[in-house]
Amino acid sequence: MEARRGFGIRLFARLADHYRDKNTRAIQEAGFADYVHAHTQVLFNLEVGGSRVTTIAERARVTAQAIGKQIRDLEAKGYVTRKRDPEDGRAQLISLTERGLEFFEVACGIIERHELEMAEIIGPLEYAVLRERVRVIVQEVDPLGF
Amino acid sequence: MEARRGFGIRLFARLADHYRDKNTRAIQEAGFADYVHAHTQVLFNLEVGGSRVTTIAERARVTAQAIGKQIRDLEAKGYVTRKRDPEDGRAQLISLTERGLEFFEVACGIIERHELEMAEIIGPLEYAVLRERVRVIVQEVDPLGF
DNA sequence: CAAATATCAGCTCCACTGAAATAA
DNA sequence: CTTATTTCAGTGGAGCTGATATTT
Repeated sequence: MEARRGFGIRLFARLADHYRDKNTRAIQEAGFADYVHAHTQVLFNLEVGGSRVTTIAERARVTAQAIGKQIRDLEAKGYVTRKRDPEDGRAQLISLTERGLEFFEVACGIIERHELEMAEIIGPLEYAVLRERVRVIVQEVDPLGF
Repeated sequence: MEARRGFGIRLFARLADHYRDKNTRAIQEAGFADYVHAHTQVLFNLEVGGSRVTTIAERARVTAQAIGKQIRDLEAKGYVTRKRDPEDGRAQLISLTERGLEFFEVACGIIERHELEMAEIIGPLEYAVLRERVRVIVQEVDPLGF
């Protein structure tokens, strides 16, 4: 079984795991010690002007209950605020606070740094091709629809 | 924030998640309904002749306790057996049963089918290049050491 | 005695299902 | 009345830390 473990799928998983952890640590060390990975499901799925719980849940592909819990946590930590949706009294609109925006800028910077790290290993052009081809595969097998 | 979400890292994570789920479902439907994803940590990290709990844990990058739990589950389900290590009375050697071997063959076939699916989307040659470059990155940022 | 191997016990995090409250 | 949105309550899976034999 030793010899047959060179599957691409397992390599993708290891890459994703590695950078998920490295990214989380870097963000925590950059002044957001109360951040945990599950928060990204909310923080990276907000539309400008605010998003509903159900919308965020669809984008993150988890239940509204799971997202609701993360939102309550993020609100307590000061990353997001909620206001009633003026067009629908049942719904809420979740959006970033000042601190949430600071987080987003820092997090994007860290991710870009990690992208650069990968690009330097195999070459910038090669990395651009790699990313584009992965994008094509993902778009084909698991499109987001928004 | 909409425009900045095209990070390669997030694409890798989505690809890994998609095939993790698809793979799990396919295996369950292929006659291993009691299989869950966490089992791969054991089942794909066994050396021929049997592996110790601690060795499997190192390869899977989780604690020996977590692996021990999965092993007990897998033993109850008939995928692995344990025997005392003749060279060290403290240790055990975990290896696949008949059913475990059947699982392994089926699982590898399914993974290969999924690899082919990706290869057909971007082209076989392109996929081979993609996989090799991901392998190089993984090897550089997170080598396994075995 | 110190180190290694495995297990026992308890805990946290995260996501799930089902049910309820509120509003459209 | 039915449907949509969110929340409340309970559950289970998976991995962690700390403590405990047992053997080297």
